[in-house]
Amino acid sequence: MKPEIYIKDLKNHAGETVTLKGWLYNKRKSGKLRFLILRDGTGLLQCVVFKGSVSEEVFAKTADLTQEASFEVTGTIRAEERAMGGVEMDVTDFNILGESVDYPITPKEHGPEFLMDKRHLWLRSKKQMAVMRIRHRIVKAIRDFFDERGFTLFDPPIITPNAVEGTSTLFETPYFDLGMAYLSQSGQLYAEAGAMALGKVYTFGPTFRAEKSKTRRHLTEFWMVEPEMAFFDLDDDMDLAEEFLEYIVQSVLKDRKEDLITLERDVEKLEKIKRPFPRISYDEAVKILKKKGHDFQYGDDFGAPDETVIGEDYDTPVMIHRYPAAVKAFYMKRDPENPELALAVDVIAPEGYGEIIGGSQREDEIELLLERIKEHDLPQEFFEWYLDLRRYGSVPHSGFGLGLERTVSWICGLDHLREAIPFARMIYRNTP
RNA sequence: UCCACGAUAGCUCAAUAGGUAGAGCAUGCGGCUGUUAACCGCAGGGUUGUAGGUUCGAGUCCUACUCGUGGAGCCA
Repeated sequence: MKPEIYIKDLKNHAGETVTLKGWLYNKRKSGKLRFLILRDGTGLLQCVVFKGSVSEEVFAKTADLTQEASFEVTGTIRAEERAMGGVEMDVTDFNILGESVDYPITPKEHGPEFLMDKRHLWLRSKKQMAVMRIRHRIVKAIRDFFDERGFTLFDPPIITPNAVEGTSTLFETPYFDLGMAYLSQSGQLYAEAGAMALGKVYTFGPTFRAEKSKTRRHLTEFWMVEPEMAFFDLDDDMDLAEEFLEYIVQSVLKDRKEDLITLERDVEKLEKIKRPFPRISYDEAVKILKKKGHDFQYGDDFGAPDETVIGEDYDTPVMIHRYPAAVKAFYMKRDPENPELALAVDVIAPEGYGEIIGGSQREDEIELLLERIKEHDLPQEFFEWYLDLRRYGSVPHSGFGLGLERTVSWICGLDHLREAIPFARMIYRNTP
């Protein structure tokens, strides 16, 4: 039977007698007085058990209640300054539903390996619940943003016959009589087909990278949202990315501030995420690095430490555009003013969180695209369908990809991507 | 793949110069009518990651391996 009421809704129910269901977050006792902290997924509530006001039997049962045991509890809700959340319950009745013997996560410090081994239980703790609620709010903001602007959700395949970008390593799997298939590392090429059909589309789903990356910024399975728009040039693309990030951050601030505070996030820093964001060219970014005395070779891509240095002078994300074409993907359009440069943009999050968006205007001329495919040594036969998009009514178009976990990590102020997703998949971990 | 660091009680850590492995939390028992990671008392709990070596003696020094951590590269 479902609960009649949840903790988050109790504030306006002072004086009422209610029955709640949930799990024991923690307890404290003091002789004939016991404090049970109930967790029901919406909040925490202190339930007070006086020996004098419950039966001998009920009082005895509360002694057996252990951390994370499930129980139902009946009592009167009362405003109480001393309790967290401003209300507490005077218990009159109580039943244990499911025992919990030797719960491994104690209200004390634990190391990351231990907590990741117990991830399925770690998710029950206050901060992890806050992260999951913020992740959910971000996902909703992403969907709302595109839905409100005439985009159509367009789901690309996850099983694909070849590399989209040719660079990263892919997870492979045998596929019946067709040889090896690969898990998608990006839905972008398919999104381009969608944009030619529907004008403005976005993909949103998991992607897979078999790179042997071992850093706090990498997962092998992560979620990415990729809008793709017909007739958008690079400037239009950057306008959209900027508005998009502002929308996401402000939505979280509006609805999930409580969770940000639980995470001890510096909310003021997020409040500064307002348009316009600085837009600097690759050339200007290199000058900034050199001016700050960093050893950097013109023509290289920026590494994580370079990104941090470029971003550190700004309160907002920074957009870096027009990269050397040699370090970027084959499908990016060249800058008509300098064919050595690609019409690409990376958006660097503040506070050292690094690249959260990568985008570009796409090459729309078939001859140039054919050249690029040859230069990158890609098998043309796999790209025939993609080339058709240029053969039949090609138009300028652009798009970008936003890494969901990196965005969650930045907004929550996490120090590792593994906490930004319920069950992280990393090079040395695929459990639980 | 490379670099750096780490592995001691269920968990987080300590152990001075190589000399009998300790504490807090958790667990069990007892006490307490306002606790906020409650507190107080008592108790149980260890093949110091694995294998080998040096030494009268190794948690500590040496070698190899395993596992982990985060950084480079790569990327979102």
